Order: sequence, then C-alpha cells, then structure tokens
Amino acid sequence: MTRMSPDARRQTIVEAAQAVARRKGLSATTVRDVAEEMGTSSGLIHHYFASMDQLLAEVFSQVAEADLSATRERMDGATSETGRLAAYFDAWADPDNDDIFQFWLDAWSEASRNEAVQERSRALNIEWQGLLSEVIETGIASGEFNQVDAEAVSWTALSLLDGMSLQVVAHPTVIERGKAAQWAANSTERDLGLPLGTLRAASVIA
Amino acid sequence: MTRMSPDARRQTIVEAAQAVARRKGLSATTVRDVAEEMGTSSGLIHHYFASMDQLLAEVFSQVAEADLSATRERMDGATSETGRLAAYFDAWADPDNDDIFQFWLDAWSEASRNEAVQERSRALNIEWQGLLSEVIETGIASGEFNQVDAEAVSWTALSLLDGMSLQVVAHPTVIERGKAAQWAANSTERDLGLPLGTLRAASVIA
DNA sequence: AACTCTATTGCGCGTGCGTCCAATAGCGAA
DNA sequence: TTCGCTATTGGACGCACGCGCAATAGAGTT
Repeated sequence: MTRMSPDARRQTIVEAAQAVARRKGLSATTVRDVAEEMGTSSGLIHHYFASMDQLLAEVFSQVAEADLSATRERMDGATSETGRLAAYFDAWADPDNDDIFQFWLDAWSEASRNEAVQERSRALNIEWQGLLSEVIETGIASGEFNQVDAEAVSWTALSLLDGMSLQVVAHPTVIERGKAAQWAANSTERDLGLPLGTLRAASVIA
Repeated sequence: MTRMSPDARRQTIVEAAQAVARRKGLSATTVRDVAEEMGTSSGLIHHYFASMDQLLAEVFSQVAEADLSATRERMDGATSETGRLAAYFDAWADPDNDDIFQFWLDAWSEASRNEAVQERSRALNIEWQGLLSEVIETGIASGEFNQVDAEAVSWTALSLLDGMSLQVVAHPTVIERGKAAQWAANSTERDLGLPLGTLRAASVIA
C-alpha cells in the first residue's frame, strides 16, 4: 500500500471499517475484514488502533457525529422553534438515515459488552436530547410552546422517535413509515400543548 | 449425567442456555458455556440442536414468550382497563426485566441480518402491541378512555416504552428509571385523554 | 548516492469457537 | 440375565479471531 501520513491513514482505516460495518454490522466486523477492504495487512490496523473495540467505537462515533451535524444544519434553515422541531422530526423520518439507525441498534446492543462504545453512545444520545431540549426551552421562552418540563418532553420525544425507528428499521413493513412519523409528531404535539398538525405544517413550509 | 427423555433433555438445555445468556448476553453464549452450566458434555447439546443459532433462537423465543405471559398475568389481576394498562407499564419498568430487555436489543440489532430472528422478533412485538391495543379498545368501549385511534396510541406507547427502556438499560445512569416510567406514563395519559397521574394511582391500588 | 526514519508487511502465537464422531453407559424389553 | 437401543461422553478437527513482532520498503534528507 502506498505510504501515507498517520492522520490520513487513520482516517482511511476508519472509512474502510465503516464500509464493512455497513455491510456486516458493527460487532461482526473483524480486523481482517477491514484490512482486506482497503487492500492492506492486518498489522497496519493494529499499528493505528490499540484494540479492535476502539476502532469500532471510533467508527460508530464518526457516523453518529456526521448525522448529528447534518441534522443541526437542517434545523438551522428554519426560522421558528416550531420549524426547527419539525426539521428534527423530518431528519429522523428520512429513509436515507436507515443505515445510520442500524449503527445505533448495533451500538445499543454492543454497549453492555464494549465500554468504549457505551461511553460514545451515551454521550451522543445526550447530545441529541440536548438539541431537542434547547429547542423546547427557546420555544417556551419565545411563547411558541406551553410551559412544559423541557427535560421530560425532550427525553420522551427522543425515546419515542428511537422506538418508532426501531420498528421501521428492524421490522420493515410492520408499521408504515409515514404513519410512524405522524404518530410520533402528534404525540409530541400533545406533550407540548400544540395543536395537532402543527409540525407537519411547519415541515412543509421549511 | 443421568439419562433423560428427549423432550425433557431439550428443555433442560434451553433453560441452561437461558441462564448463561442472562449473564453473558445472547451472542456471547457458547456451546461449552451451556454444557458446563448443566454439568454435561458439549456433544450432548449438538445431539439435540442442529446448530448453536437454533438453540439461541429458541432461548430468545422462550424468554420473550414467558415475559409476555407473565405480563398478561399481572394484567389479569386488575379490575379496570386503566388498572390493566397500569400493570402493563409496571411490568415494563420492573428492573428484573432488564436482562430480558438486553435480549431485545440483541434481537433488534440482529434482525436485519438474520431472517429467523427478524421473524420471531416481529411477531412478538406485534403481540405486545396487540395486547396494548386490546386494552385501549376495551377501555374506549367501556368509556374509561377517550375515543382515540387505538392502533396509533398502542404503537406510540410501545415505542415510547421501548425507547425509554433502551436508555435505562444501554446507558445506565443517563436517566433515572423512576423518571422514565413517570414520563412515559404521562405522555400516554395525554394520548388517551386521561388526567395526569391516573396510571400511577391505578398501579398503587393494583 | 547513501542513509535514516517510519509506514507497512506478513506471518505466527494463543485462544476459543462450532462441529463431528467413535466409544461408552445405562435403561427397558425379551 | 441378556441384549439392543439410544442417551451421553469427551476429545479431535478445522477455522477464525485479536494481537504482536521482526523484517521490509520507500520517501525525504544530506
């Protein structure tokens, strides 16, 4: 393999591992798989990562962080807090994100057996909830939403979205994706004291 | 090991495998673990199960079905539909069920890559949702609940409970268990048009 | 052109896995 | 009591894993 700078090589490895993990799943990805994917030797992987667990944690981390940034960008386009909340829900319902959600399923399953993954997964989940919480608090301050418990509603909405996605991704066809999105939006609207349909309307506009 | 009838032996093996899986996780359970757990040889396991995958699938199936029956029994003790719903939520929040929920996480992660697991997981999830849906429909008919869309509310509640459990089990300490239970109950009460606190009150009585 | 530094190689180590099979033991029928 | 059937044993086999190390190769410097 052509020689590379350490930083570039590290990133190459993570990207190769990511490609394998999308195909085989996070926990089924092996050192040899990754080496073969990038056409190098297994020794190289260990030269850059102290353990396989750490490589897998890094892979998950990068995928999830990119998704978080993409969602933040989608939300930045909106003008109201209602619009930002709608963008958050839209990002979740996007079929393009199904592969990414599979990473989350793998990570949650893996968390109990891989400390590095658990730590990354916990931190990232808190970031997603924090993003939601910010929107809700700002929306309350601006008078768009009722005076609700932002922590409670943000965890509730995040859990609901996770649970719905889970059904859609792990058991395709058990719930129709559009219905799931609608139900999640309606329930959250009730939690926030918004008229039903507010989020749907805001997402069409944005 | 003392000689046994084939049926009894099969069940003995499944139970031993279940005990190991609760400790180490489904995917980390090995033939040798199971043999050692029941004080016998590894050859015996393969005399009764064509492959390890089949044994693990059987374990998941039995654990999940037993959990479903146990929940049904808890609910049978209640006198109103509100009480039955509260019992359903109580069963979910029970810390004893954490290791069972870890099985679900494993199953959902595995579902997209293992058809047999996906099929069992889907069917069992539908049974859980159906149980909830029945209670809601009966409760509407009896006038205990508002006239809501039972399918929507049951999937919403199930997803919310799954999502909350996920945080509690995969990321211990990120949300306090009691709060999660409370938030899930409150959101479902809003979906059903019940006064807040109804479920908590009903569960204390039952 | 010679040298140095380090990214990269490739294989071997120990472990643990699922699977398989020839040998054994023990119950029930004859 | 003897015999036959089958539940049970226990170890061998081949494979794949993560990991580590001594050897190599190739780019940049002098």
